[in-house]
Amino acid sequence: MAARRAVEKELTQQMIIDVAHELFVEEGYQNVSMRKIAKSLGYSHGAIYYHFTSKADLFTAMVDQDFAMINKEIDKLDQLELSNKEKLRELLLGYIQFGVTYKNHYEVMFLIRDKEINSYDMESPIKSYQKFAAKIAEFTNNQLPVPVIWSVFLMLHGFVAQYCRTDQSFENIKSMADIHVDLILRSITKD
Amino acid sequence: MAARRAVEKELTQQMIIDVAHELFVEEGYQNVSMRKIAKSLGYSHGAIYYHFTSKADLFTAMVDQDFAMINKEIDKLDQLELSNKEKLRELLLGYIQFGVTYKNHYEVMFLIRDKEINSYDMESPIKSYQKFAAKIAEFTNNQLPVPVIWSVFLMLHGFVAQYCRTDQSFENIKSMADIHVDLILRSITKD
DNA sequence: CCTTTTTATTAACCACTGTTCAATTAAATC
DNA sequence: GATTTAATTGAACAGTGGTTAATAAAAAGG
Repeated sequence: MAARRAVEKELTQQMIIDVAHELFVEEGYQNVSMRKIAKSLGYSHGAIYYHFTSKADLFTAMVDQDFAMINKEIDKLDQLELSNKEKLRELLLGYIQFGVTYKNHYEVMFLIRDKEINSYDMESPIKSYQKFAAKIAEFTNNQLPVPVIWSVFLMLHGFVAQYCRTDQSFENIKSMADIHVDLILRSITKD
Repeated sequence: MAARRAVEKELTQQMIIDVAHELFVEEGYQNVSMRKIAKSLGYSHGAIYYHFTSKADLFTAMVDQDFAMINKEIDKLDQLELSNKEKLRELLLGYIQFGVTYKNHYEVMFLIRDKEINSYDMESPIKSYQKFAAKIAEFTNNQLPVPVIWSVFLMLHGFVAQYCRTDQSFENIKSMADIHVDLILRSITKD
């Protein structure tokens, strides 16, 4: 009494990750069971174990993907024809836009904490941060001390961490984001 | 086949809250069972239900206490003999000190999210924020627009949210906190 | 001392968990 | 068309969860 679907409906790792993503954010790691994910996909829970060896495995695969995504966003800045000052603004505002637009991604990347998962090595987040920090340094002509860059990151993080947990779209909070970024820029640029 | 202890060891609501606090932060709401809390106290899990009607009840009682604590800290500032500028600095640094010193409190107040608990009405956090915002307005002679005050709060929140999840003491990160507060002050004061 | 009240224990209930695995079937290969 | 391989199922295992109810001991009141 088992079965296998038509090829068009075959389960993929990406399908699982996408559904798991939404659920993990809405309900937290511990409140989402493999059965729940499977049900949401319309498959049996056993099927997921064919694609991932464990729940933690699924989670880390998901998060790694998210960090790859943020890295891409940062790299996009190089294509823009702007002054350093403008690029810096884009970077900060872009960070907020990313976090508020992909709330699910941001939440799992920075906000969810779980003992079961903290064995997950911190390589991806650290690499992403370094990329971000290097860009800030570049756009400020390497005038900024390292701790100040870290401080700037934390200011952004505070904003995103808050709005991540609301239903507001980026458009909705754009004006608030502008104020926030202006304040940050004001704090690091000498008039 | 039941038993009862000597009076010196009688269980109190406060004892339960204190132990639950540590556990909730270390392991998250869903990973801490009533049995675990009881075991950590050296009592049976049934005993907790004598003092709290449910797990969620215990949690909200705990959080309400935490907000009362932060309100007290804010009120303390009135006793200080300082200029507004100095008081502002104290307020911002004090916020960080509170968050980093009472990591458990901060975590449950602002960072833990759980469907089971979000029915909890937001009265306490909102009242605390308004107290905080009013003080900022006061210390800046009501020159700051409301959204800027909110922005300042988010900058602080970003810092605390991060260090909340490390083992660093406030003393340890004091210099980083100073940098952060200086940046914030720089952003809201016209030179 | 006896009764009442307060507190604590324990078993029991039922729903749910991650994970494994034999059984099964559809698709792919020959 | 037969065989192999890849994908899926669902039962089973061995827990854990919150909560309740029956029960018993300590403390308080008389």
